[in-house]
Amino acid sequence: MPKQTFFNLPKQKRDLITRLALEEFASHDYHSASLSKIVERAGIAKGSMYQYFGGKKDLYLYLFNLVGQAKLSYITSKVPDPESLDLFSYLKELMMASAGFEIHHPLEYRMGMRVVYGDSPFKEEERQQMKNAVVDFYKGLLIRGIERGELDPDLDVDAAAFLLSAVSLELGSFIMNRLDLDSEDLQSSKIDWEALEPILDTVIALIKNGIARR
Amino acid sequence: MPKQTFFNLPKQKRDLITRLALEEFASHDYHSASLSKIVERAGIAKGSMYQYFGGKKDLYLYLFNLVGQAKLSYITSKVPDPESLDLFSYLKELMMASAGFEIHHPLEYRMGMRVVYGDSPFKEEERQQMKNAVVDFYKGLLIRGIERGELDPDLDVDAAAFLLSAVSLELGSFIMNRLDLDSEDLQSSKIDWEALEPILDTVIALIKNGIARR
DNA sequence: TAGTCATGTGACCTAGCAGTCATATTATAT
DNA sequence: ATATAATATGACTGCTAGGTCACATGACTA
Repeated sequence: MPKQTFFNLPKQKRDLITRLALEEFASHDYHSASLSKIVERAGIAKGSMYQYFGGKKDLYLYLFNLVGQAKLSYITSKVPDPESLDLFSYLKELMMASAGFEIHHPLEYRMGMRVVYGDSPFKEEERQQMKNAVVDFYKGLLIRGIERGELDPDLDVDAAAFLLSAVSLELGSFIMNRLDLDSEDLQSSKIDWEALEPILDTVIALIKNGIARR
Repeated sequence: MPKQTFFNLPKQKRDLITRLALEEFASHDYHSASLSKIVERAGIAKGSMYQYFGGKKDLYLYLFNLVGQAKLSYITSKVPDPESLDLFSYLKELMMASAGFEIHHPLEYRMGMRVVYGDSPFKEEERQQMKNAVVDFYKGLLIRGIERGELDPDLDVDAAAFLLSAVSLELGSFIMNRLDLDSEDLQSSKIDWEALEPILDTVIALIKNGIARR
């Protein structure tokens, strides 16, 4: 947790530091990210940073929580109540929102990917737990789908949940490929929401019905 | 490329250095991996390493090529001719071999994952090209599947190829989950080939037929 | 105005890194 | 045995990093 001093800062300064730190941790692994670079860019003294945060790990965890909250609130604001939709429509909305987050919050997205994939102060075990949390979330969805009679009760829920989490993890790069963008373009965030829908329709249809000839 | 001096080394010593370097680069990102640690473990002087390799990047690229070759030769030795099988059987064999590689060559596998996901001396662009190579490979398979009448000609090949590459990227962690293993267990490589088959059957069936009720 | 507490500062510390090089050792050839 | 070339060595350089601290500056109270 940051120290009180950090929260006493004028919002503008706080936000600047947060943004620059996020940029650094979005662009480099935990070990490679540099506090010295951050303070230099922010135009503040190294010592000041240690008035705000306990250290590198403290800053990292603060950003990690920020990213988690940002994603959660973005998703919940975009995705309707799961009870009001059939499973696959809900999945589509969910993944669209997820893709939207990647596009409209590229820094947060890139840092999130590094938490899962790159070096981080988290132990391998904790990292695995995060991935499992995603898989478990999808498992819950699928189980409810079965209970509501939308899915075959004999469906291998674990395998299907794995499939969904694998797709959602890589979805971002597929969308960027298909819209012919790279990470740089994300900043300008002039990607329209409508372009996402047909892509998600296609992907969800594949997950739903498979690749094989019907 | 390593220098001639490296290849003049007695095989035993060469292999030791290679193995220790691979362990280091499998356990840490490019920036965090340490030549000093490698030479210390190998019991040789720092200067010797620079008699063998031009520098850190040279060593890294050497290992990268080794991993690529190891994977390629492993896969081609296990997977039969694509013409002799229907598409989904071939996919199954391919992914089984891929999983087998992960299990029997864990160091090479882990380093490979870091090349794609972690920091590396490759530019973002080159990294993307590697991922694309995988997607393109699957695209080729799918197109041939269509030509042979195994797949619907209206299939969205790009999306399907993305699905396959997403699954194959994450397959390793799913298998480890399902067999209740972690990275450590891989070393002991007493995982039997037979255990893989039912898992792959399940996954391929999902890809083939989808999640939905039929 | 004097005093107190919160905040800001950057020189400084220790540690680890990649990479260098003069020198020592070993192997090979004559 | 001698000369020559190949290989091995580790102290050393230069750099960057995270983290510390005595001190400076500002703000608020009495």
